[in-house]
Amino acid sequence: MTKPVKTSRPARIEALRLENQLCFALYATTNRMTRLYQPLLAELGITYPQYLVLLVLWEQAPRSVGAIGQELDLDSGTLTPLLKRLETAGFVTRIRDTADERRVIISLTEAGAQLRERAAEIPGQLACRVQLSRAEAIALREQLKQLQRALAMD
Amino acid sequence: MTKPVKTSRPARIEALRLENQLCFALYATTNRMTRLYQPLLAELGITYPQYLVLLVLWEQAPRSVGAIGQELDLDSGTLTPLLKRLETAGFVTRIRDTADERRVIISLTEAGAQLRERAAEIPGQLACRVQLSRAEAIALREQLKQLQRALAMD
DNA sequence: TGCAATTAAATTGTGTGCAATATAAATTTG
DNA sequence: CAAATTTATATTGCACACAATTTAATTGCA
Repeated sequence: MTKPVKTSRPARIEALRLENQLCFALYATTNRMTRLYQPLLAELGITYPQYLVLLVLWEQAPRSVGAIGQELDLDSGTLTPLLKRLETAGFVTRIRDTADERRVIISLTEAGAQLRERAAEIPGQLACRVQLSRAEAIALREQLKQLQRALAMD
Repeated sequence: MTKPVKTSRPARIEALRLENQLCFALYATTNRMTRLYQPLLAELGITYPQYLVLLVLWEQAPRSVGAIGQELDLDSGTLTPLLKRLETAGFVTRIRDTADERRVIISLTEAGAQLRERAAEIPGQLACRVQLSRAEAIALREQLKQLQRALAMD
């Protein structure tokens, strides 16, 4: 935690201007990005957060609900109903761990695994819309990760 | 729109890795930022999207629902119920425009205007958590705005 | 061993986001 | 000037996010 910075009243009012808010830039850009994904993911029958869960599972499955939540920084209040919808859609299974009955293990079904091939086309389709060079996009992504770490709760 | 880039299958699979996704970096960082705001805004009795609406109104009020939506990139499906909650909380009024009965004009109440003074402390409190220099924060913000514009629907 | 503390997931309740649709008022046009 | 079109907001329905709480299982420790 850095030392608190004393600011004048005009400076504090200036900081409240929408265009000066880093947080609003994040918020609005994320909303737009998600809206852009929506029609592409709708063809696969999933939403953006469901896509994120599948990205995690395509890298490694099966995984517990908690392990998925750790990767995505989401809690069971968000994940439990989302995973039930993915189960209903036939992309994952939810089975309680016999070794530790508190855990629920999420696995990919055949359909869930196969969806990966179709999803592989999506990043390229979106890259066209991002008017950044590959290097710029990577730099931005790494800055965001750094900010995300700085915002970690402790 | 830039030209489509042909990619190999391994490259497409690599692009699906969570850690390579700019979009997930945006998503996760925004969620964290909002969580960080939450306890500060709760003291004022508002949520983060409600805070954004008030930021817009503190710069200029009264404004129509549509004008607020244009600033925040939100539609009436999001704003109408949110504004009703701000009205119930006593921070704004919602009055149909007599000159154009389609429009609803949102104004600040005395309580809504006064909330600005207390809110003015918030950006400084959050700046402490963001481990970026002022220049870095501004650079990141401007890159995000550029990306946001690139993602504009047409 | 026995029980308090911890952990994992589910549940409850509130507030967004947004697509799709509905409603009503204003504007355009033939 | 009346019908078709457009515009502004509201409504409906669905899927998140997340705080707070609950439930059940495991771990720690006296």
